[in-house]
Amino acid sequence: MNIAKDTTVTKELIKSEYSKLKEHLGRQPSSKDFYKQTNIKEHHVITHFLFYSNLVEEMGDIRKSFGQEDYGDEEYWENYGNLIRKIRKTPTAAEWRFYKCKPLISSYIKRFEKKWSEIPSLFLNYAKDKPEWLDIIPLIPSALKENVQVPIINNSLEFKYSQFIPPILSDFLTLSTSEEKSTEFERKVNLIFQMLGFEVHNYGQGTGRNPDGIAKATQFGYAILIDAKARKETYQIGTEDRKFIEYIKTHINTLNRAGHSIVYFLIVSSNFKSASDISLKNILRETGINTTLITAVSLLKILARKIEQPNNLPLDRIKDIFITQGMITDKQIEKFLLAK
DNA sequence: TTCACATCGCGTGGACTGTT
DNA sequence: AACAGTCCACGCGATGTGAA
Repeated sequence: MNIAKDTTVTKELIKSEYSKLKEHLGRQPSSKDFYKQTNIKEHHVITHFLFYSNLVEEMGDIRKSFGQEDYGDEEYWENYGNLIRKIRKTPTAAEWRFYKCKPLISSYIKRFEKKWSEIPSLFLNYAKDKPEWLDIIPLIPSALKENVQVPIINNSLEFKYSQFIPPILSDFLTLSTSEEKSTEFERKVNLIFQMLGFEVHNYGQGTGRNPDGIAKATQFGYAILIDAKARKETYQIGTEDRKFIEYIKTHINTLNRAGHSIVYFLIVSSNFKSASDISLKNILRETGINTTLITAVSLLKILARKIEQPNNLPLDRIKDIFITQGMITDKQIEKFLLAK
């Protein structure tokens, strides 16, 4: 960008330069950043905004105060969580000092207006939906856990997987159990298949006889009809098999014609009631299609593995998962993922 | 004696002001 | 428009206090 001397520096120009720089830096620019990295001069800002802070506020950002670089809440919790991970327990005040952690305890107390002994539960509250912390949540005393209601299911995704899960899926397991937000759960299930490398077609709700999504692996000649079911407890197929049979019948011919000679039907939910094979047999008998049930946790594990070792999980290998009829246990998934 | 927590004086450095 | 100066919130870390 170049502002010639005769160009009028308008308010709008300043604002657009501000947002550009903010995007570039990935954070709110300080006045120093701003004057250094754009061609806007201080007096331009002053003529339009009086103070730099006024510009910052008008852009919806936080007015910076004096003094040292602020720690964000996130840094506070990140540092706190890191020490828990290191010493495998919530730190005492003495341990915090021993490991020379920052910010100081007094800063935690001041900032959150809580006692040091209350920080663990505050941290838990912050970390419970974030996959990067799932591995240390069990290290926080269980008495505290009850207050915050961590979904138990979250604990079952170990760090070795959770570290590879992208932030947008941080609430995935929670969504899998919240029936009110079923659409969001469906969307994210489709997103996972997209991340796995499938070409995904979203249907979502209110589109008639459609599953929630169709994942196509055209070059390997197969496709998966996906139905996502957010359930608080367990999911039972029950009488829904009629509906599923319709889904399949609606799509199978088109898919076959487009070169997807094999079609699978997959149901994703938080948990399944095991004994429901009558419905599955009905589906198989009427459509010739294999139905597979997979938990949200297992699905995340597959994704984590795919992100960690993309070459080890090409789409034709992923196909093997869906050969199983019925419920795939977590153990089977683990075994599958460890195999070369 | 140990631990949790509070208190206080200090240095820092960026927003803001005044001067040239 | 550039420079120099002021101001003060923030976090640091030493030290104090009181409970177990």
